[in-house]
Amino acid sequence: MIDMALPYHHGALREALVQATESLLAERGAEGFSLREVARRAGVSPAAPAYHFGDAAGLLTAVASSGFEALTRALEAGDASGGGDPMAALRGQGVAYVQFALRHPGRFRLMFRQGKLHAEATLVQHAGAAHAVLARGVCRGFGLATVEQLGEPHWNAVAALWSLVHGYAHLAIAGKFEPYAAEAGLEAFVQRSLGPILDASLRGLFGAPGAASKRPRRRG
Amino acid sequence: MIDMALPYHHGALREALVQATESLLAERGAEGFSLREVARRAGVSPAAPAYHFGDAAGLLTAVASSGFEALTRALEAGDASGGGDPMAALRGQGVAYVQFALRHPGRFRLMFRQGKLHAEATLVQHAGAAHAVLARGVCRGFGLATVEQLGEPHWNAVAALWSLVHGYAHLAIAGKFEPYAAEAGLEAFVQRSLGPILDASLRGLFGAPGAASKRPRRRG
DNA sequence: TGTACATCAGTGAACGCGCGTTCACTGATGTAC
DNA sequence: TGTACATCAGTGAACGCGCGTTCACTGATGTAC
Repeated sequence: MIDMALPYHHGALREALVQATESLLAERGAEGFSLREVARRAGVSPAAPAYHFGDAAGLLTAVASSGFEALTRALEAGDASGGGDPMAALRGQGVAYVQFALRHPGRFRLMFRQGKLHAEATLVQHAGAAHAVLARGVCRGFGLATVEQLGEPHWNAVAALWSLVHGYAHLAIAGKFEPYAAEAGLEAFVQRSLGPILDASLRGLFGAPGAASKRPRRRG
Repeated sequence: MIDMALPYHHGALREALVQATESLLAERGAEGFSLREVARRAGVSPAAPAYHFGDAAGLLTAVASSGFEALTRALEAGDASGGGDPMAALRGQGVAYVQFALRHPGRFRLMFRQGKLHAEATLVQHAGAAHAVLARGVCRGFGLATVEQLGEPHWNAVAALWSLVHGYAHLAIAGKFEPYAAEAGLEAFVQRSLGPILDASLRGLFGAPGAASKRPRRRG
C-alpha cells in the first residue's frame, strides 16, 4: 500500500538532522546555521530537533563529534598512504588534514568553535582520537615506540605540524591564497604548494635532510 | 561651566564605537557582537552607529581594517627586533603575529571572517600591507632585492610561514594547546615552544642550517 | 557683534523578523497477556 | 490472534526575545552676511 503522505514517524530523523546540518554548514557556514532552518530542510517541525538533541548546541556538538571521527579516518588513510616511511606518512596526514578542511569547510570551522558546542565526553574523545593519529606519526618520525616517550621537543613538533596544516587550511578556506593562484585556481595552488611546504617543514623539524626528500606525492 | 548631563554631541563617537566594538569582541568574541550592545556600551542610541557606519558590517569592517593596521605595525616592530639578520627578523615577525592574536583574539578572528565584512578598498589595502611585511621578510631571507623577484618557491615559503603562525595562533586561542601546557599555563607554553618551532620551520624553508641557529629570543 | 540659516550629529519610538524553546497534544509502534 | 496499555517520536501553536534598520525629529554647531 502506497501512502503518499509523509509518515508521522520519520524513521531516521536523528541522522537526517545531522545530514541537514552538514549541508547547511557547507552552504552558509557556521554563521548561517539555525535550528529552524535545519528542521525545515529535514521537512520536520521546529520542535523536532529538541527531542533528539535537547538544544541547538546539542545538534552542533553531534555534528562536530562525527566530524572528528571522519577526520580521524582521513588522517589514518593519509598516514597509510606513506607506505611505511614515517616522513611520507606525516606528509600524507598533512595533505589529508587540509583536504578534509577544504571539502567540509563549514564543518571544519564548527569543530574548532568551542563556544557553540557542549563539552561532551564523546566530542572530547573523538577530537582526542584525531590528535592521537598525529602524535603517533610524530612518534614514528622520531623513532620512538610509544607516545609516552614523547618529550617537550617532540610535542613542539606536534604543535608545529598541526599549526601548519591548520593555518594553511584556514587561510585557504578564507580565500587568502587566491592571489597566489590567480590564474590556476585555488585547487591547483594547493596541489602544487602543499607537498613542498610539508616537506620543508618536516625537514626542519626532524633534521634528517634525506628523510623527506622523496618526491612528494600529489593526491587529488 | 560644568554640565553633568551627557552632551547631545558625543564629540568622538566614531572612535568610541570602534573602541566599544573591540572591547566587546575581546569579551565575547565575534559571535557575541551586536550593534545594539555596542551602542549601549558607548552610551548612545541604537540608531547612532548607522550614522557613522551605515550598517553593522560597516562598523565591523572599520574595526577589522584598523586591526590590520595594528598588525602591520606589530609585524614591522617584530621584524626590526631581528637586528638586521633576515632569519631573526622573520622569527620576530612570527612571534609578533602570534602575540597580536593572543592579545586581541576577537579582533584577530574578525579580521579573517570575510562573511561579516564589506570588501572595502581600505580593508583590502590594510590587509595587503600586513601581508607585504611578511613578503619583504621572505625576500630578504632569500637574498632578493625586490618582491617582484619572488617566484613560486618563495611564495610557498610565504604561505608556509603565514600558515604556521596563523594556525598556531588559532589553536592557541581555541585552547587546543592547553593539554601541552597543563602545569605551566598557555603563556609559558607559547614562550617556550614558539621560538623553536619558528626556527625549525625557517631552517626547513631556507635550507641554511646555520641561518636560524642563533639562540631564539624570547619576548614578553 | 548679531542674526538667519544650513548642516551636522545624534534621539527615541517603532517596524517586522527569525530565532530557540515550551507545552499540551497525538499518531504510530511495541509489548504483555 | 486479539486487545489493552505504555512508550516512542513527532506536531503545531504560542511565548518572549533581541536584533538591525527606518523614520521623523531635534539639539548643537558652523557659516555668511
